[in-house]
Amino acid sequence: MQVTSKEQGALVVADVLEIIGGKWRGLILAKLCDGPKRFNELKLDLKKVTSSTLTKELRHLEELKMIERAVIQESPIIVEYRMTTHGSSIKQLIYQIIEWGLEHRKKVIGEK
Amino acid sequence: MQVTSKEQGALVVADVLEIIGGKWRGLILAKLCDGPKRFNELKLDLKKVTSSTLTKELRHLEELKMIERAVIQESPIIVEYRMTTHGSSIKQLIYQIIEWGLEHRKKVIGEK
DNA sequence: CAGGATCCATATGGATACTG
DNA sequence: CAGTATCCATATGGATCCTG
Repeated sequence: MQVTSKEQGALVVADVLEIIGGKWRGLILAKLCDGPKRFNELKLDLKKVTSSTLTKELRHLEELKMIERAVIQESPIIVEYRMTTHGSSIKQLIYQIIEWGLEHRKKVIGEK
Repeated sequence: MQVTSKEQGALVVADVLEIIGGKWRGLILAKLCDGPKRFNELKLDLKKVTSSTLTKELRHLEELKMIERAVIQESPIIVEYRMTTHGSSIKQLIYQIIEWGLEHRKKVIGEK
């Protein structure tokens, strides 16, 4: 199997990196794989992210139709973020990433 | 399966993004999946990357033990970059990324 | 051919403070 | 609780020119 045979492979990779790349987007998706989360839950989980950054990243993922924002209750407002049906399809990919990452840790990072 | 159950999943995802993230690294790896490439081959394939940027990215991947640099001939020097044994293990992951990316294109990008 | 050197543009994310 | 607004730091990658 040739990855880039159609001269498209690399472009497709770039597409996907647009989604899971960056400092937080992949992490947010990983968290949401386990179920819906509220804004502040995410904020606590992703230690050290600021409100403004988190908001930006969530908006980005929304635009890509990966996640959706649902207002659960008003005043005090409660918002829940969850994967869209389409977004859920990335779960398997995230599992693969984690799996490979664990192997990589053993082989490379462990050697340091 | 809970992705982030051990509070490690997200961290692992971050590790992997360190490798395939960024504007070029994933693309370079994708190209090298198909076999060794010379510096200028990569430069031509990855249209619009400059020498200095390509060099930086290659060095980065070398440090991570994903690829290796081999001098094939001197004067005029010819250099070949190829996946290390360890680096090759990421091929499957790249296939997954491309596969998912193609689906994503159909569903989201196609709708634009 | 395969870079190194230098300087520079922009994108990304962060700090801090404030709000419905 | 879940943001917004404003301003700012840094990382990333790029332009251009040079070299063994």
